[in-house]
Amino acid sequence: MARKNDGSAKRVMNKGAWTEEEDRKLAEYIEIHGAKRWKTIASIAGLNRCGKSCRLRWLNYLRPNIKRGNISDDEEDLIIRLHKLLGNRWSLIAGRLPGRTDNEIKNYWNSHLSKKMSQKEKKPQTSTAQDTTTKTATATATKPSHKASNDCADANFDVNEFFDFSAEGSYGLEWVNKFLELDENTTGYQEKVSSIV
DNA sequence: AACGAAGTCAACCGCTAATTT
DNA sequence: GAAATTAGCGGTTGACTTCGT
Repeated sequence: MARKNDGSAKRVMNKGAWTEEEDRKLAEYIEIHGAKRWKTIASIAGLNRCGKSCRLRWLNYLRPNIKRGNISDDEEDLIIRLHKLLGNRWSLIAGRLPGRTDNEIKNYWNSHLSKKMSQKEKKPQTSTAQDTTTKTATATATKPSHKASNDCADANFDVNEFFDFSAEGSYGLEWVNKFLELDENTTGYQEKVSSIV
């Protein structure tokens, strides 16, 4: 589409929806060379896109084992609980849902779950503790992402330390189960931590 | 059938963190 | 150690679809 290529003018990148042709080029290139150096990928693969755009497209659609749509009740429940704990840290939440992307979860939350949650809140609640944690997470979520990363919730609680997210492949879900069990009688992060550690 | 409102979701933007030179 | 580059994140936007009147 919009393209300037006279060498002197600033190159105008494609924007908007990806075409099948672009998808194919990107997928082929990554299959051969791997998914790194996105800027290089964009130019060598003959894509008039910025590196960021290529990365996003790959991560959200072209990557193998991507699940799209049909979020199950179990997944939904997990998202709600994780959000309660982590706030808007979509990539962390997505990391615990195989085949799901942060973008998909973020969209799903914003379009479905946030409404659901606010409706729930309007209803009289028996558990006040649950309310408290929800509000705390939401409040944290409004902060800039990276700054929030180490001060989730108002308690002195480091989520990264707690879960050790660096241990990839740890999708054994034992920790999830632990958390979910604890969540049944939520009384605060500190207690969760002390009871697990 | 036509139209506007509301909902959904793919993609972009701006920023920070991490890595490389 | 500093500067430049790259990767990654969450927030936001805008095009498209669905729904209600």
